[in-house]
Amino acid sequence: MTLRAFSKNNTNCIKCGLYAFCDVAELNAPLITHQQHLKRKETLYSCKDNLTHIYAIHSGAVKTYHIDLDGQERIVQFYLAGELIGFEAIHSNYHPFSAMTLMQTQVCQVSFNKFMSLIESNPILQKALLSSLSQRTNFGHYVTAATSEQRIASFLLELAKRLDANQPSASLELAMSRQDMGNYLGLAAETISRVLTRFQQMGLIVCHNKTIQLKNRSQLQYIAQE
Amino acid sequence: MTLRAFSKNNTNCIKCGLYAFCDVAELNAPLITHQQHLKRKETLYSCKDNLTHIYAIHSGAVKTYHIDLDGQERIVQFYLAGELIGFEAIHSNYHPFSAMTLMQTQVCQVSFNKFMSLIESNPILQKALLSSLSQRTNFGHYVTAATSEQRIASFLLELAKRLDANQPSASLELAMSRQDMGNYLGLAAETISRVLTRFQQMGLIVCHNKTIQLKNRSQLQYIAQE
DNA sequence: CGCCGTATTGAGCGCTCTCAAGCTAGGTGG
DNA sequence: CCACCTAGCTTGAGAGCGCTCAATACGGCG
Repeated sequence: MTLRAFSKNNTNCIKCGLYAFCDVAELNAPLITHQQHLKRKETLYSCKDNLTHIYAIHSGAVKTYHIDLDGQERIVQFYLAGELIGFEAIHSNYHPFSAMTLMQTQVCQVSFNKFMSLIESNPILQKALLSSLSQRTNFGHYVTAATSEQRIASFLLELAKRLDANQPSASLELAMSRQDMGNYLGLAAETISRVLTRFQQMGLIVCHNKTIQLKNRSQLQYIAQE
Repeated sequence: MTLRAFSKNNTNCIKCGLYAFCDVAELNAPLITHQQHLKRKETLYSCKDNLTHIYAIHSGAVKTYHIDLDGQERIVQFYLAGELIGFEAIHSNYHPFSAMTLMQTQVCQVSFNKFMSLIESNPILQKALLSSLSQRTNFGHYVTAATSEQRIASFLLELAKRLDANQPSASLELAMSRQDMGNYLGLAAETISRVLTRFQQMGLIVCHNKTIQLKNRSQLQYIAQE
């Protein structure tokens, strides 16, 4: 989301999945017409809404979810700063899930038609988009791992990658509650709590509320079994 | 995979994810240079192989999987007749998983570069590809459902959709073993067996080996909670 | 400072796993 | 054509991991 209106060297924009697109678009007209400042638990779009826009998370985080017949929420995916959201709707032309912010979030909004017409004639952007979509299909393939420890270790390592917190000393900010994390991983919130405590006792992480430092990645990797 | 070399009215080709592409390509040169006839348990590509081709399943079925540090297999996705496989590799340029046939399978093979150059100038194909990818991101979002019955009911209903077996009387052919199905759903093979037996006793399905008839979809839908 | 949503911790139960023993179906060879 | 063989499926019994329910602690925000 370069969006020169913000700043050419805005580091958040440079990391963004839309950066290349904004960069190109700028030559003609600004790609992004709207930037929304959303509070926690605000809705980006609802299940069955028509696909009109796609979004880039400038800062903050979003979850997509589905409410089942019993009224229970089922989280489908998390979207973090720099990631694009909305493409799940291309097949059916409407959003199959609802999207809600997990925290205060800045979102860049792009008309889907405008986005597609920008892509049409630009193979580099086509490749960038496919790359982004193909990466996403590989997220979360660990949610059916046998044990809660495997799932949670894998989840933390994936988050670190996506948040670009790969330096040994880096710490991650969990955007989601224990409840949401458990929902995504098919575990109870209490189980998340217990496993994080155990990981801390084992010296693998230091965990303070939503801030987590990975202290022993190779051991986490081993637990994750990947 | 039209591939006129086969038959313009080949029904399998018409249902194929590549049909539109073959249709266009025919104007210049054949898109598909190779059609492989694979036996059961043959490898299409291996984890870390470079991305050189994408494939369309003409008939049969394929699983993608990953071998963990313990040597345990983890199934990531199933690909059925008419579906395209290989795009998971675009992001990293190599295949993040291995792909193996589940039964005798005919596969059409397309050079990735050729495929991309065909798409570059054709917005309709771009949209078709995005649609196909976006659909796939919505598969399997039920694998973390609370109970084994929910997961299995959802799986059967999804399969019916993908196999185009939506007529009330239609029966599906499961391509995969109970073991593979359990692996994908995060359940033991024995659990799959037990739940299918239970569904049959409840009159929801008739199950004979790998042939399953859905007798009461609305009740299955209710169990699936979707 | 007090409130409320969220996180932690504990106790007991139940679903699904594991292990083990038959069973079935399909393929092979005499 | 039938007997055998083997991989995959079914069924049973017992154990364990993670769930539920409940009480307590924490932390952010007014």
